[in-house]
This record gives sequence, C-alpha cells and structure tokens, in this order.
Amino acid sequence: MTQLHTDEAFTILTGKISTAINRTFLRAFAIEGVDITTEQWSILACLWQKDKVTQQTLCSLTLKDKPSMTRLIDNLEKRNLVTRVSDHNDRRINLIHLTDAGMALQAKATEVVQKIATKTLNNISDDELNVSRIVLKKIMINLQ
Amino acid sequence: MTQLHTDEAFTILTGKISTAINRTFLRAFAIEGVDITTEQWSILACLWQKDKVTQQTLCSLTLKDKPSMTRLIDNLEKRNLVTRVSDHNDRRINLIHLTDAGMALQAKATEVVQKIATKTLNNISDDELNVSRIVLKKIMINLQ
DNA sequence: TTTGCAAAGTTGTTTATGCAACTATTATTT
DNA sequence: AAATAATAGTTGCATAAACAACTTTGCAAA
Repeated sequence: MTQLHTDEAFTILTGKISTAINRTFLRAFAIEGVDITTEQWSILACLWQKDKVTQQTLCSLTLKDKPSMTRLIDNLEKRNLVTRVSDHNDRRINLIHLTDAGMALQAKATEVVQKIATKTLNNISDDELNVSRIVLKKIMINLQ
Repeated sequence: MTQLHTDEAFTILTGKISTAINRTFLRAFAIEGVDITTEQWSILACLWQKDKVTQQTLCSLTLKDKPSMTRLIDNLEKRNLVTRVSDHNDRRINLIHLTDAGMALQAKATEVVQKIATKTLNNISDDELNVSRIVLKKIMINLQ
C-alpha cells in the first residue's frame, strides 16, 4: 500500500463522507416533515426493531457512550417520541419505550431513508459495495 | 443491489466509522502530547501544504461551512497555532498564518497520523482500498 | 452484615456541526 | 454617483461527541 493511497483514503474517511451523509439525512427529514436528526433516527431505528430496551443496550447497538445516550434520549423525550420507564426489578435501569408518536414515525422515516440510500448508492455495483463493506469492517476491527 | 446490502452499508456509513476514527485520532494526539483535535489537524494539514490562505479557501478544502471555520480558527488562535491577518487589498478577507508553534507541530502530528493510518488500514489490500476509494468518491458525487 | 466493587445513568466542560440572520466590505448595475 | 448585489466573515441557537467525575442501585466477598 503506497503512501499516496493512505493519504487519499484518510482524507476521504476523516469526516467528509459522514458529515455529508449526515447533512443529507437532516435536510431530507426536514423537507419531508420528519422532525428528527440523523442521530435520533439511529436510536428510533433500534427501537423499531426491538422496543423497551435499556439505554446501555442502545449504547452498544449504536456504539455511542452513556453520556451521549442520556442526551439523545433527553431530546427524544422532549419531542415525545420515547419515554423512560424505570425497571421494577432493577431500579438502576431505564427501559426506553416508544410512544405512539414514535411508532407512527417509522413508515415515513424509513421511506425517506430508503430514498436517500438509493440515491446515495446509485451507480455502485454489488461487487463494489461488497468490497467496501469488507474494508469498512476491517477498519472497525483495526480501530479496536 | 439487495435491500439487505443497502441497510448494512448505511448502518456502517452513518457515522460509526468516522466517529471511531475521530476518537482514535483524538486519543493518539493526546497520548503523543499533540494538543489538538482531529478537526484542528485537518485545518493545519491544509496550511502545512499552503500557508496564508483565506478562511473561505479552508472551507472549500475541508468541505466545512463558514461558521464552522470561524470557530475552528478561533480555537486554533487560542492555542497560538495560527493568527488571522487582515488583507490590505480586500479588508473583508482574513489570511490565516501559521505561527512558529503551528509550524513546529507538523512533524510530530504527521508522524502520529501516519501511525494511525498504517494501523487502521492493516490487512487491507491495494485492490480493496482502490475499490473503496472509488465507491466513496461515487457517494460524494451522488450526495451533491 | 458490612464493606467494597461493579453497573446504569446523569451532569459539567470543551469542541464541533448545521442553519439562519447578521455586519462589513467590495463589485455591479442603472 | 447611488442603489443593488455579491463576498467574507461573525454570532446565536439547537444538537451532538469525548472525557471525567458523579449518584444511585445491585451484587459479592470478607
């Protein structure tokens, strides 16, 4: 692997792609009337798969730390999309419940995400995407 | 391209990789006694290539918006790594000059970045890296 | 049992992004 | 020349990440 390649790969990986994607998500949600941020969506997406889980579980699923999760849940509660329900067996634990509004958002938000995904991955073949996925996974492992 | 692939690709792209890389950079800089953030490094890296440029130029190079640049330069000035020098011909313009301390940081910071790059891209072949670069560039184009 | 440790969450501080609205300066148009 | 538009940069506000320090609650070992 040449020096040049390393530099270019890093220039691209270091933030630019993800901030661009994040910006695109934010704008698309806003345009489509889905009043959430990309990060809030990532939490809701977990809950749509499996509701009533602990904050710690959401941390593991999204690779975020506990303080970040506390504040994300704060913001989701402000928007009445989730509620914290304290567990009766273990009072340290908050179980995060989707509200009706939180559940109702799933269809529209998923539609918006699908639309962006399709647009973003346009002109990229299955083979290219597979290689990229493998590379990204290797990078995640290397970073641990 | 199957639905599954789209989801996985997006799960990975949406922030996780870049926050992990960002975290790794931050920690490495801290450990090696380089007292800057990843974003501050990205600005300094531009200036090490070409000094005394406008904030707007740095915005274009790093794909950041003007308010972000204002505050990044604020923080770099606080650390005495750069100074704003107002242009005599066009008083709207600030030319960002590296200080001696800013220049002195280049060698060590570059060494740290190279070390992380090598570690991060370990076990990834030239071919895999090339495909990934092409995919990331296509994504950037699709997002515009 | 009580002491100590671990787990789940929260709070404070610094840094950064996104967007809108703003000032100051320069360039254009009429 | 005066009015208008464009450019460069700043400020305010909401959101989010990283890290350290903290509280509360549960578990285990002495």
